[in-house]
Amino acid sequence: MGSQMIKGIPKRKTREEILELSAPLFAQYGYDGVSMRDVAAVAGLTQAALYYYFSDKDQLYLDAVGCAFEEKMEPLKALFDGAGNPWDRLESFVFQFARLLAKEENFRRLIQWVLLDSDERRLQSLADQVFRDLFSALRHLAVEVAPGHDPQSFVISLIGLVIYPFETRSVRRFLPGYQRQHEDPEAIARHVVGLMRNGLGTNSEGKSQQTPGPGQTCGADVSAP
Amino acid sequence: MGSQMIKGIPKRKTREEILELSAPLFAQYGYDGVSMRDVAAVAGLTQAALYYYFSDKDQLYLDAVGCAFEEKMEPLKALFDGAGNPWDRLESFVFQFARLLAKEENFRRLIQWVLLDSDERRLQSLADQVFRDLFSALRHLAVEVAPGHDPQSFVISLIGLVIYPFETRSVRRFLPGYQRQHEDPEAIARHVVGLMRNGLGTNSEGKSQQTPGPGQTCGADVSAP
DNA sequence: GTCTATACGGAGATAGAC
DNA sequence: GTCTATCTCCGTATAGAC
Repeated sequence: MGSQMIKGIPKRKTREEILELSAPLFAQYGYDGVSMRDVAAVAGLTQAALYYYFSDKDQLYLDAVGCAFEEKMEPLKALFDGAGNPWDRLESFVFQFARLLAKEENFRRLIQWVLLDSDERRLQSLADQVFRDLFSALRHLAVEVAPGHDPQSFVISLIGLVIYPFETRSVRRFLPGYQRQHEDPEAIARHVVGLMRNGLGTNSEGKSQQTPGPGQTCGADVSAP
Repeated sequence: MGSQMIKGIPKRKTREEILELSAPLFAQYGYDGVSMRDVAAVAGLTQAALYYYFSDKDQLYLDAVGCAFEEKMEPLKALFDGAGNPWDRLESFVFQFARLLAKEENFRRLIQWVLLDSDERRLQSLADQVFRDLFSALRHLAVEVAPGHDPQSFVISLIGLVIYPFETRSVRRFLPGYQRQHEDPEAIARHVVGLMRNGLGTNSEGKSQQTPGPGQTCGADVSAP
């Protein structure tokens, strides 16, 4: 932080600030959907000025995503340090993660965009900078929690269960039976934890094959056809 | 099919054909990543000719996605007609769906793109044409299989569990512990069905809170740090 | 550091010949 | 039906003044 600002001018429209302002844009519209002019507009400077801080659009995007991820995932990392009951730590992670996804929709969308990226270099770069640590930590936790299961499948299932309700929100809004409650992070987390522990059979009546019978097939809250 | 082709010229580069050829493009690169010129190139005609069949790019995209969805989901719909054991039907769906996703990567990516679309009109249109039927059918099946549970959460979890291994494949390739086996639709389907039935406790030892102890925390196949 | 100006290609869409 | 040609606007990126 030596040669960054020459005079004492208070407007320090620094690199970091541009990243934080552009992240929501990329989250909403994706890499192709955001132009350098768009970024410049929200950052409050002209498009040409961006090239003072970033060599090209790719660099800006990569840094914005990496920065957002680091910032949002920071608090979650503490969960993996502490020892203690693995199940409890897993449960904490699920709840914290669900709350994070509910609160930071932009962050969640950024992940979605990354998963769809078809640029190999960007993908590799983001995998290294952004996903590797979290994924490894979760895998280790998985080994503790469920020693008999494949940790990879465990982790994918866990994350998928938490994320998917949010990922599908955009389209479920237009589908029958939509309720606000299905976006509640606490409810989602409880549901996921319950599913991971016991599956659908709430009380160990697993692998029963009998059908409930046609008389009670519509007992639950089916609010639309 | 009356006034479509005037002469007996065999080259019937009809509307449908353009849709089928453009779908893979949209699947790979998304709406913004595909130009009318790109579509024209794979369809074997010039960009201007596309406007004979489609009023604009939006229409082309919408029809391509709808068409692809109808085509790929057709075989799955039969599963919901037949009566019989709901669990068996659910299991069949999971296996068929997993096989479909494994075989038709383009189709899977199209779904992902739709979920990220930020155009309200497109979203609404696709929800109506594309997702509504399948979603309703699954919800009815959910009510039969697990009368005590919320069908909406049930369905989201089920689909998420099946789809997420495929959605994350692009980035998991670069992560430690990646194995081909994790993309096998049969393995994924078995895993999902098992999870839905019993959770992680394979034999009804649910909600046990004891830790496995530090001695065996690394017993599984951790192939990388 | 940030600006204005501009280069240059590619985007969607249309006009009109054949 | 499909073409060529073209319009207009927007994309990334650079040059050079201040």
